[in-house]
Amino acid sequence: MPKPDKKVDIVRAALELIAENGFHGAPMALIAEQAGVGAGTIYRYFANKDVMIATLFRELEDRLNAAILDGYETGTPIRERFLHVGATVLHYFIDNPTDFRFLEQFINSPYGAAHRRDKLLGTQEGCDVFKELFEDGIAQQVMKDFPLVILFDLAFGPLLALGRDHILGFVSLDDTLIERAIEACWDGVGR
Amino acid sequence: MPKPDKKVDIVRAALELIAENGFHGAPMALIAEQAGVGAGTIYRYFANKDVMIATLFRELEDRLNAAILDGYETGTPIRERFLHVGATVLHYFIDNPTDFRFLEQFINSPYGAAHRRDKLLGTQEGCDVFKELFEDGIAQQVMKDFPLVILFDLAFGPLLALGRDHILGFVSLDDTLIERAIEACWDGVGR
DNA sequence: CGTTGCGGAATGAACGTTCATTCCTATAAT
DNA sequence: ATTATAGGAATGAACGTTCATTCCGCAACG
Repeated sequence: MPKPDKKVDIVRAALELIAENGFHGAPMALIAEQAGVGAGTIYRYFANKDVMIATLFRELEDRLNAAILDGYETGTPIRERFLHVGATVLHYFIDNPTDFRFLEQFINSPYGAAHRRDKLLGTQEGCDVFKELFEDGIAQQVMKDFPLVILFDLAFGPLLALGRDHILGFVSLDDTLIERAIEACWDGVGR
Repeated sequence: MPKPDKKVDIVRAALELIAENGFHGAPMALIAEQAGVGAGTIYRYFANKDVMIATLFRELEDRLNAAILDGYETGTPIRERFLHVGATVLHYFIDNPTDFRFLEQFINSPYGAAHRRDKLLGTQEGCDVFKELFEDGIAQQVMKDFPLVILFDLAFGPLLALGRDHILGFVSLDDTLIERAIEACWDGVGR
């Protein structure tokens, strides 16, 4: 049983390098160096690079889901729930730019495609929140009657774009701007 | 002076392979094979792979801009112009999935980052249409008073997401669904 | 009209580099 | 002493690019 903190070091190094330089700019040798570890050591903790990346992704996904679930209340009105979740997600992106950039890289990669497929069939815990929210919204006639996927796109398309542009420095989002932007997203999905 | 149709073959092969498999799944040797051309021949037309990809991108960008400009009327009301442009873009994506997937790959890559930077400073012809549209919309008080970048994100974030999900088969967009989705985007940016 | 010579275009095997992965040695723990 | 862990040089596959060679169309010449 290897020392766990080495694994942590490796994962952090991988996260930082991939977020900064993309998958291509993060060879195993560099990851090892930045983690203060031998190249071969990584393979004591992960079968190969793909497994390492998938593990890392799942970890970040869990963190994001936890952030979303934190403070989420089933009882409040749909619109309030939507605004809360939207602002939480956007804040998470802005406060964790490294996480965001890694996630972005991941979903726009061969890895991400397969992952998306799976998500549509089997239900994921974090996803359920949105599914439920949107289904409730349609049922209560406060949201437009679209297929769920479209509602996702209307709501999250802007969020990802906003997160990216803030992190790239194209716009500087403060709290009021975030709030107004999420309200605009609501205007897109609500009726 | 080399025969021009070889260049066309090469560019098409590159477009198809990159759209299908990403940049990694499109080695020069494969591109050459699919183009019915020797590997070295590519380098008679392009200095290197980066130049080839940049050229290809500019070509697709021009095609998309042409599609947008086609049927665009400066005189009509803002909302109508927005709906027209939005529907045109989304239709272009759906009718040209290969183009769309290449563009998607490109903008989510080291290449795309640099390109985005440039776009913000120097004005591009196709971009001007949107800039003008959004600026007019704000001035006439029919759009929310956001920084331009945010309006872009609110409007195009969903478009890209919708195009991707349609092409991946997660949703099947018909004409009425497209129209309604663009109207929803308008609800996001309009007031 | 047939032959020869020429120059740009095309080729693909070969090269050098990069990278993930393996393997063997050294070290620490029990 | 035996085993578990770490290290990093070695390995081999894959890739972009190069270059010596071949191909091809055409003009000059006999």
